[in-house]
Amino acid sequence: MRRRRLEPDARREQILSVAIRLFGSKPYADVSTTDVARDAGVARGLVNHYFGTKKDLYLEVVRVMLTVPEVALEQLPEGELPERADSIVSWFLDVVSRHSTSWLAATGAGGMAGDAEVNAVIAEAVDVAAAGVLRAVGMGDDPSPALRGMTRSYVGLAIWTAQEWLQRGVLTREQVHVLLSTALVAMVERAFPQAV
Amino acid sequence: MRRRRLEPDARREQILSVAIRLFGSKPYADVSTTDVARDAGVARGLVNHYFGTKKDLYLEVVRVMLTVPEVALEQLPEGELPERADSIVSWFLDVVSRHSTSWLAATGAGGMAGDAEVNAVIAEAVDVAAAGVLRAVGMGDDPSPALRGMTRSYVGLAIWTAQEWLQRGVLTREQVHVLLSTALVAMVERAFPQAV
DNA sequence: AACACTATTGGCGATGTGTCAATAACATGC
DNA sequence: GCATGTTATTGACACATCGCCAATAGTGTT
Repeated sequence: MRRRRLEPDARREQILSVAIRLFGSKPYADVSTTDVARDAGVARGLVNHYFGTKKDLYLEVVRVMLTVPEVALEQLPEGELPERADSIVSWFLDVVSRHSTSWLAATGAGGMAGDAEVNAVIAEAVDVAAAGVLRAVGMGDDPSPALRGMTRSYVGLAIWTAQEWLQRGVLTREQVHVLLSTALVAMVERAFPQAV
Repeated sequence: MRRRRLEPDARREQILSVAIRLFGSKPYADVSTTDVARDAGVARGLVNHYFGTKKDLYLEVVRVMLTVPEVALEQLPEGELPERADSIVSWFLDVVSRHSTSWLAATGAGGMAGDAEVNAVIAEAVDVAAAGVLRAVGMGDDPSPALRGMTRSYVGLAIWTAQEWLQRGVLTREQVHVLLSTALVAMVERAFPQAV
């Protein structure tokens, strides 16, 4: 029995990448720590040693999956509201289509929604996205809880629409773009003022 | 050891009601078949005998939770689009607030989304709701797949917004109503025409 | 080459699940 | 009331998965 010894960081990274692949392709319950260990060529105990419990490992996976390159969000869109809406929607669609499988797997709660900690991680990512949307439409300064809630709702719409596009395949990117930008403009003009 | 013998229908119903209560208050993984059996005053094997596997039981629970009284959907809203939107939104908010705990638990906050069969059950319920929305806005006759997809997205928005309202408590019913009806009007006028 | 450090292993105990033959309620007939 | 058949119900067995930890063995150092 030939074992190989790695630096903790390297081993941890390797196991994590295997876990990301598995949790991204199968729901939570269908992935056993034994599967992760076998695919990583490692004893099962080592998975627990590095990540604690199975749910802890899954939380790490979801965190990575939802970590989005915040690039290009720096350059705030210019112009009137419709142009800004177009920009932020394009950015969102680019990001979500590039990381489609993992990102949708995570937001769809790839296996265990309802768990408090998992929900918290997802909610955090949604909150970040919502903050980006708010900044893009020029309402990012000290938003009220209600306004943030409305924006989270819009992010929910975006997620669902992306699923109809990328997973069900019943919508084209063009249709998705029109839907999301018109909805955003309407919500900003009519609903958001109720929450300031 | 005194056992009591019930008619299969009655016993099944009793176990199911216990399961609904438990799955409605705790996530899937935190409810064991032992819990269900104990609360029902029954041997664990009997749960499997009536419902098969644990996931089968959960599917039954979700089905019941998502079964919504289709009442008052018969009386299609009259008037122009804004009035119709107001009506359908009011109806939706009434239903969802009346069955808030169980309904929100099922739609994604409380169960095990990600599993194929569970997703299918939820998708079916969303599809029914989407069909109702389409009829309410007068586009219910033979809708295209794209149009149905867009409407499912809108239902997703409604679900997320209801969560912000009922679970997070950051929105008032009035705010939710305005948000959902303006979004619906905008989508029907601008996005839906792209899908006919 | 001997040593120390620690990454890594393998097995133990606990928990949860599905299955199935054995059991005992309850209804029916005498 | 008593025997009998039907079947709802039980209890236990086999199996899988998980968390934990003492024992083991790579790997760099002296």
